[in-house]
Amino acid sequence: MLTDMPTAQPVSAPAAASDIPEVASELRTSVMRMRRRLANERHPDNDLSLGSMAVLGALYANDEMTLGALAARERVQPPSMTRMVNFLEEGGYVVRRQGETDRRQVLVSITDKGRRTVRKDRLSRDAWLAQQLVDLDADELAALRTAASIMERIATS
Amino acid sequence: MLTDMPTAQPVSAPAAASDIPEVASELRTSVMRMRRRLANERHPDNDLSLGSMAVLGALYANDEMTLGALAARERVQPPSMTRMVNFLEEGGYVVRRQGETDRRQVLVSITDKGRRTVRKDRLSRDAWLAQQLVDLDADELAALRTAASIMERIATS
DNA sequence: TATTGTTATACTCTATAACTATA
DNA sequence: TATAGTTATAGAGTATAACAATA
Repeated sequence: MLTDMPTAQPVSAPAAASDIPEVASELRTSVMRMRRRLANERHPDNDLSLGSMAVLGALYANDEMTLGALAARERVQPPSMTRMVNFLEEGGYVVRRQGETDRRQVLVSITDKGRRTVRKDRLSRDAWLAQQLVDLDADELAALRTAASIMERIATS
Repeated sequence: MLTDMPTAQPVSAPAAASDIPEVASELRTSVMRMRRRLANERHPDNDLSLGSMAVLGALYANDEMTLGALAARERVQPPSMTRMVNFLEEGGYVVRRQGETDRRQVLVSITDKGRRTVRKDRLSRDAWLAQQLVDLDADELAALRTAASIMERIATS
C-alpha cells in the first residue's frame, strides 16, 4: 500500500536541503560504529589486518601497482603503505620489484599465495557481515549497495 | 519512467542470496575508507576526537549515563571509556558523580559547556560530509539514510 | 564472590620529519 | 631541485591484566 507515500521522485530530484545535515550526522555516526564492529568481528584465521587485506584486494584486481599508487588508493601516507607492504611481503603475499623506467618506484604485485588468500578470504572474511544482511529485504540491500557506492565515491574524492 | 525497472518489491521480499556477499564486501570496504576520510576531514577548531564527540552526543540525548553504559553504547572496553571521560571532564564538557543506589557506578552527565559544544559542533562538524551530499538526489539521500539506520542496527547488535 | 570502574601497560595503525636513491 | 620510497620516531586510540571499591 503506497497511498501514504510521496510519489516516486524523478531520478534527478534534488534532496531536501534541510535533510542533509541530519543524514550527514546519522551517516557519520553509523560509519564510525560500523567500522569498529567490523574490526572486532573479523575472522581470526589469517593474520592480515583489514588494511592489508584491502591492499591485497587492490593488487588482486590490478596485478601490479606502485607503492605510491597503493598509498593514494588507500588514502594513507607512503610510510604507512611501506609498512603494510613489508608485512605482506614477509608473509609471502606480495613481491616488490624495482621500477624499470623509473628506478625510484617500487612495483608491488600479488603472489599466488596472495591470490589464494584473497579468494579464500572473500568467502569467509565477510561472513559475519553477510550474516547480518541475510534478513534484509531487497530494498534494504539495494539501499546498502547504493550507499556503499556513494561512500566509496565520497571517500576517494 | 519506470518501465524498465522491476516492479516494486513487497516490503518483505527477501534479498537475492547471491548478492549478499558482494554487498557485504562493498559495504565493508566503503565503510573503512569513509571512516578514514571522516577522521581526516574533521573540523580542527575543537580538540575533541570523533570518539569523544560521540560520547558527548550520547550524553546530550540522555543527560546522565553510567560509564559502563557509555562503554557498551560506543562498543569500547571500560578502560577506553574511562580515558575518554577523563579527557572530557578535564575539558569541562562533562562531570562525574558517584551513583546513589550503587556507589560503584560512575554517573556521567553533560555540562552547559558540553551542550553548547554539541550544538555548535553539530552545525559545523558534519559540514564537510554534508557538502559531499548536496549534489545527491532524493533517492540517493534516502538510500544513505536507510543504510545508516541498518548499519547502526548491525553495529550495535 | 561478582561487578563497576581505574591503573598500568602494550599493541596497532597512522602520521610527520629526516633521509637515500634516482630523476 | 624534485620525487619515490624508507627509516626513525611519536601520537591517538584501543585492548588485556591486575587492582580497588562496592554489592
